Amino acid sequence: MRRDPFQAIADPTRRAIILLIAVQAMTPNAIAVHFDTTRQAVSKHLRILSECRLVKQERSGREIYYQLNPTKMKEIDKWLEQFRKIWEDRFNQLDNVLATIKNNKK
Amino acid sequence: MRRDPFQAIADPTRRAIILLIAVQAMTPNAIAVHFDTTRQAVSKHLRILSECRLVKQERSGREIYYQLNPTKMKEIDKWLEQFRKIWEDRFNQLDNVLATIKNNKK
DNA sequence: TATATTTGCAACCGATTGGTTTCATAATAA
DNA sequence: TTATTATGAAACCAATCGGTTGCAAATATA
Repeated sequence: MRRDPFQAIADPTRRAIILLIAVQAMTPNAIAVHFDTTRQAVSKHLRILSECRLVKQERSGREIYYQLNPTKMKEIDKWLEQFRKIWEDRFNQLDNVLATIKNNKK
Repeated sequence: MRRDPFQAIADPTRRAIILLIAVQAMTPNAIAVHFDTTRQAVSKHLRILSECRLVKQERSGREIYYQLNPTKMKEIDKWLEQFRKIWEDRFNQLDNVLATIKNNKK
């Protein structure tokens, strides 16, 4: 079973959950009321997010508060980092790569 | 069928393809030799990436060159942007959210 | 104690995914 | 013209996904 942050944020519901608990830690029940789905489905999403270490849990009696793990979110950002140069600095050069290849063949 | 950049980068092979063609535009055959899979499977990935507008195509005779569309990559970055403040500025504050909630209940 | 609440987990289900093989089409080369 | 090459598309398949219902365990409340 593949468990990485990229797969975790692929689902729109999970992205919404991440956004919710980024503001403040919440319990599964509190999260579930924001979605048109069952509490168990939300719990499944939280489990996946936990396995990817994108969220942290903290128990308080029978309630479990889930909150975002910003450090792990940074990993996705790190992957994007390698492209930042392309879309910022070398934007025009990249557009010419194809033309360059075609010219080399002549 | 959901087609968005988040789902597109969820697959590790597609992320590798993106990285490859970010350096220079390539044909499906040229891309496929880098992977332990068939040319057709790579073509399927390229189709998904195309549908998400993450890659651009340019035909040259019977060859089709695929290259990265940096603008669309930026959209993923835009979503991450909202969390950047959290993991940079408010890192310690966020860690205290749970404690705050628990204190409010007293 | 008896009951209600919060939660995770297992079993199941239809849809989607990523892969394969096979085939059709278009462009190049012999 | 006749091969060969490059590519996309279709049909199929096992595995995974996101959802459901039902249940058990632990904590809180009457």
